[in-house]
Amino acid sequence: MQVLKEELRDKIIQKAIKEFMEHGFEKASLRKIVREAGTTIGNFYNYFKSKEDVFYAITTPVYDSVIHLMKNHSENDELDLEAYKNMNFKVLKQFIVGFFKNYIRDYGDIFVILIDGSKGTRYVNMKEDLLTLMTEHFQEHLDETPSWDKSLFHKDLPSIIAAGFLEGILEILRGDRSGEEKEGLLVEYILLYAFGVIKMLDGMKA
Amino acid sequence: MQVLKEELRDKIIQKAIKEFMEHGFEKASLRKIVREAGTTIGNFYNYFKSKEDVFYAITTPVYDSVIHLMKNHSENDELDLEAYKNMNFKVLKQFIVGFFKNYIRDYGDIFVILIDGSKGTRYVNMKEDLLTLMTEHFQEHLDETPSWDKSLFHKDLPSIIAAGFLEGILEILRGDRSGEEKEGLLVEYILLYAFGVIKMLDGMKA
Amino acid sequence: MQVLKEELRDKIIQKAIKEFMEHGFEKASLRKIVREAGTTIGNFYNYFKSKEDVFYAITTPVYDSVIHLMKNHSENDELDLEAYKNMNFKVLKQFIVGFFKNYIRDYGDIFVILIDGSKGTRYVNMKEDLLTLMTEHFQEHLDETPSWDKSLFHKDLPSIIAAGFLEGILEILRGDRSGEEKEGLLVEYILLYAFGVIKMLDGMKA
Amino acid sequence: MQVLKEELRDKIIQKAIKEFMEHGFEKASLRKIVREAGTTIGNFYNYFKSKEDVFYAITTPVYDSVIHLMKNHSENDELDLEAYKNMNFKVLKQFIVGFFKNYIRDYGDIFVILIDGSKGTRYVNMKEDLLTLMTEHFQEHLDETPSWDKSLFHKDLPSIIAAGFLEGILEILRGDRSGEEKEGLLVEYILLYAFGVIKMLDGMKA
DNA sequence: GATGAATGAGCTTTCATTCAT
DNA sequence: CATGAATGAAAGCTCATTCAT
Repeated sequence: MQVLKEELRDKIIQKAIKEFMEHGFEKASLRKIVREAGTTIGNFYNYFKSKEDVFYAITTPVYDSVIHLMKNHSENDELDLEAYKNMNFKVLKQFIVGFFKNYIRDYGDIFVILIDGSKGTRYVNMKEDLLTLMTEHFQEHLDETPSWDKSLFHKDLPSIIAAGFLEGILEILRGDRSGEEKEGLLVEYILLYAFGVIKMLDGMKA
Repeated sequence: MQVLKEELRDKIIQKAIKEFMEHGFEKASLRKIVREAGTTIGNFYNYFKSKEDVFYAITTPVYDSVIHLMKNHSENDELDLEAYKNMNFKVLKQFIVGFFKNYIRDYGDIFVILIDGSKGTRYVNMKEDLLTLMTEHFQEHLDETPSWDKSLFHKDLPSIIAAGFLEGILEILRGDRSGEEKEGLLVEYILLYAFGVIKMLDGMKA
Repeated sequence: MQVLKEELRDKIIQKAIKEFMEHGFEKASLRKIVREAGTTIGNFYNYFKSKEDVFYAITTPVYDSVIHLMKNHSENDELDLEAYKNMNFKVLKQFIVGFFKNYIRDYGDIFVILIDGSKGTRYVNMKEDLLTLMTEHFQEHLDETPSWDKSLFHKDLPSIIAAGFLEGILEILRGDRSGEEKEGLLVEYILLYAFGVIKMLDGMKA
Repeated sequence: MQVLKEELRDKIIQKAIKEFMEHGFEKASLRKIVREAGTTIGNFYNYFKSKEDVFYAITTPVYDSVIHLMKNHSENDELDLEAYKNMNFKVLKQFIVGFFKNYIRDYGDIFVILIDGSKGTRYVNMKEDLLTLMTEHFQEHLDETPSWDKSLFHKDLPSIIAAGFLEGILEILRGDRSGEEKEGLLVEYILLYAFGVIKMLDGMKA
């Protein structure tokens, strides 16, 4: 007995995360995962029931957490409304940083897997669902914005913007920067969008 | 019952485009393509030399076209500079519409394949290359913008924004709207970004 | 109608001979044959019923001829017996040359196909049969030779020598020399063996 | 029912040797090999990486051994020179027997595969290389023989004889005799050639 | 006569999964 | 706990042959 049970389980999970990030669930090779984890195919099945099983062991906590976050978003939202309206850059930054604290460095990779590589699993629709929610939320903000003139734009434009916005976030998460750097970038990126939308609309009125 | 050569060839190509869009080059199943096209594996090889061969038959014209577009971009760029500076929405819109005319309805799907599903082919790097160019180009615009203060942002932020921007475009192209609708959306989306960046920066100065 | 019927038939046969020589019947590619003959798969089947059919069209005349030669060999054999016994090099050479006249340049390639590449056809056993005959014939000569002491050698040695002898002939036929050169080489080679065997046995008596 | 690893691996190798001997590398059917070995295609790949892999597993040791033998041939050659000159049949026989001891029964089949069936592998040229060496070596012996008159014969005759000689060896190896019998035959065959050449030349002087 | 589209069986290889040891 | 042998389905591809045009 060379490696303790939990140790090996963790190692498999780590290598699985790496493989899922690189190739997504479907193209991920179990053989490669176990080889990198220093064990065998057979033994893998002592720890997990299937390829799907590792996938869910890895992703479900993050999935649930994201779902929970999204559901309770409106409440959290109130908090920063004032700062947002006044465009208080500093306050918002601090708020967002606090919000993401430790979240990204723990869950960032797995979030990417969920969005990018969940084809073939029960989480396939996550990106779509997330985008729907983001679009709704974004829409609400727009509706409260006086400068926003619905009739000028295609009704799907908000969902397109949401998709672009989300991709930026993923791009940050996918990069091999440190957790800290990722957080910094993320905040800047989010603020850019937040202010950008408002100002943009002002600009296009004419 | 025999089908005319060109008819079947086109059908194979159509089904291949569909399959490549859904699964990318590597995971695309030839058997599925031919089944949907109503023929057999063996017959497929009367029309194309290999899986790669169909892929390139489909993508190369679009690839070349995009490359050509990117190389000659700077020249085209000059044209709209005036309108852009003055934020003349109408003029710009017309210009962009003219630019994309017929382009999207013909090449949109294939462009998506090139960006999303070219792993395993010689076009793998297309997304990366395109993003590099977009980032450079975007950077240039920023450097000419007085309100842009480099020191305030992470050096990679522009490339993140470019990635988000590109994803929005892909999202439009991926949707099952009519070609006309896609063009409309695309123009709105591009303008939104164009003006957004300027205004956004103004907003963040404070 | 570009090519006359017989002309194309001949061309197919020529290219088939080339392909059969290079790869044997089984590995020979019909597609390559027709491509090189400047026609199509479909048209091939207007001239021949199958891959086997061309093979037999090419080989059967030679096969029959060789069989006939072998059956009537004993008669021909008498002719040179005197010269052989007296080791009259010149006379034998002329005799052999006369015997092979035009035979090699017409049938050499096809003979090689029959021996080397007939696997998968009804002529598979030709090499074996030929070797059996050659061995028998060779055995007869030996039995008439006083210096030959059966008990000294393995009973299969003659058949082995026959196999080696035949291979030399094939090697000559396979080379890309002119027909004339091949004939010359062949005669030298045959004489070498004829005299060699006699002298060899004398030498090994001790 | 499971079979021990080594047992099956050996069985696969044995059946592969059989298949390679019968059809050569290219036409050998993996399906047939595994069927005869009593396993499945899938399982084959637990033992070997590819069809090439089994081929090299089988042939490389023999290939290396033959190469080594050929390189060191000149040294070994000296030993028997005296006996050869004096045509001492007994001594030579013993020498050759010692030289091949155990070699043939272990490697004979595989040697045949290397010479006859290596098309499509990195050992394709082995027959050619071997013949070149044999011809060179044979040529040297001839040049030392006073009765040999170059001008009388075609320059390629030695290489033809070498080819015939090699084929005899292969014919012995291909037969389904016992290892011991093969060795005996081989020795007789080699000596026959050794003495034959000398005597033959003497005979043809006239 | 000529074309090449169509077929189906064969090929080697990869894979996730099961299970005897 | 661990091993890796075994399985079977699917992958991309080649081939000789048939047949509608």
